[in-house]
Amino acid sequence: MPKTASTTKGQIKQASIDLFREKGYYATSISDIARNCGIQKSSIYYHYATKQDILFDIFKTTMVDLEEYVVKALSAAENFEAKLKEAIKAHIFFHVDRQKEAFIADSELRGLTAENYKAIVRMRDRYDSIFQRIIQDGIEAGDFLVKDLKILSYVIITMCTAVTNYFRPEGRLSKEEIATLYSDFIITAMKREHF
Amino acid sequence: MPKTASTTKGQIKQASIDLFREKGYYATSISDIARNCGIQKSSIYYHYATKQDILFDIFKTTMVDLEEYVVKALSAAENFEAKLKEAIKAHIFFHVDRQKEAFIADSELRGLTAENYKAIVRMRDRYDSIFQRIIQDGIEAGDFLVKDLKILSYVIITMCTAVTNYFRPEGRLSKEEIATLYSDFIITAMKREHF
DNA sequence: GTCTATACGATGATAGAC
DNA sequence: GTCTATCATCGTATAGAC
Repeated sequence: MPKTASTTKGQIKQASIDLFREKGYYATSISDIARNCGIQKSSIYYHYATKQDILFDIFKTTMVDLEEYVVKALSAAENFEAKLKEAIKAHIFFHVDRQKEAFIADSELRGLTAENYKAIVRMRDRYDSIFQRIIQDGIEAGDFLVKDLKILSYVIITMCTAVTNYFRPEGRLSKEEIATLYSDFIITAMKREHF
Repeated sequence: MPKTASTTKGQIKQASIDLFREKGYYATSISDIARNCGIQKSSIYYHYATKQDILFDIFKTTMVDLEEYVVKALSAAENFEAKLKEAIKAHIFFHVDRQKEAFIADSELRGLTAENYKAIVRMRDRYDSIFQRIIQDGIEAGDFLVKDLKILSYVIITMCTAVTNYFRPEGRLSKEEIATLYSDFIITAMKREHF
């Protein structure tokens, strides 16, 4: 669920999320955002110094919240398979529950300035390492048979992130069903006994 | 391999591919393209009526060539598993060999006008149906166990398309190795005997 | 904190000479 | 077919009143 947007700054952020998702960061103008908030465009600059700052704010909170959410979901799981299953489920739930922001965080990296880009990539790398660690531990314990850890973790995260592209709350499948579908698919492909 | 760019129009197209890939369609100006071609920006309008026409041209040729390439690769395969393997391999080879265009065709859909968007989505749907048909035939023949055809085909195409995001010709793995990795992963997850 | 007004560069696209 | 010159518009961002 999106954060409450009771403050003007919150409204600006929410309108930006809606518009960046719909048209993209570059195609969205400050005027567009102001119009969607019912304020004048100059008023935005009281809350954010630049349009870039709005984008960076969206990226940062999304990445922080995602990592926190997944780490928490992991904590209860006992073995590597359960951990991977929980991580996949949490990743998908987050990307469905906060679909717009998650979509932006996945697709608008190019809109970031060089410094902001570096900061976000650092956060992404740390997030990815959560998955890599689980898989690595599973390999060492003999549970998983994996040919290339780097590519496999990339594949898993990419395919689970892609739910932001098509998921509809009123759609044929619930997020629970989709999460099960994905984790079954992934774990079937990875488990040692299948080779 | 990219098409030869011996004509001015070809140079404009190639420069646009380079720039759209690098900065995105919106962030690329006509001046940028002209500069990269060593011509004046007004000269571009002799070859293309609008910037949109350049983007649409890139999309069209990429989609046409991709479908042709995959269909040809399929024709020799005998059974469903071999067909799926060939389709995955061909899809990945194309996306690696024509990485820039393929990346654009995957990421710049939002840059298309409404009418152009519809035309390309129609082409994509037809392309996707090639994969869906193979999987469907495999299910009916009892080779594949698949819980959701629509989502599975989407997952397969998405994950294979994502090689455009990270593949480097001088990288650790060859395109052949990556294609094998992906098709092994996918087919392992799908084959009936694993359940 | 929000408004009106404005600066000012860049943009896509056109006109017309050669 | 490519050039120079130009247009109208829109972009981000700022100044200063209230």
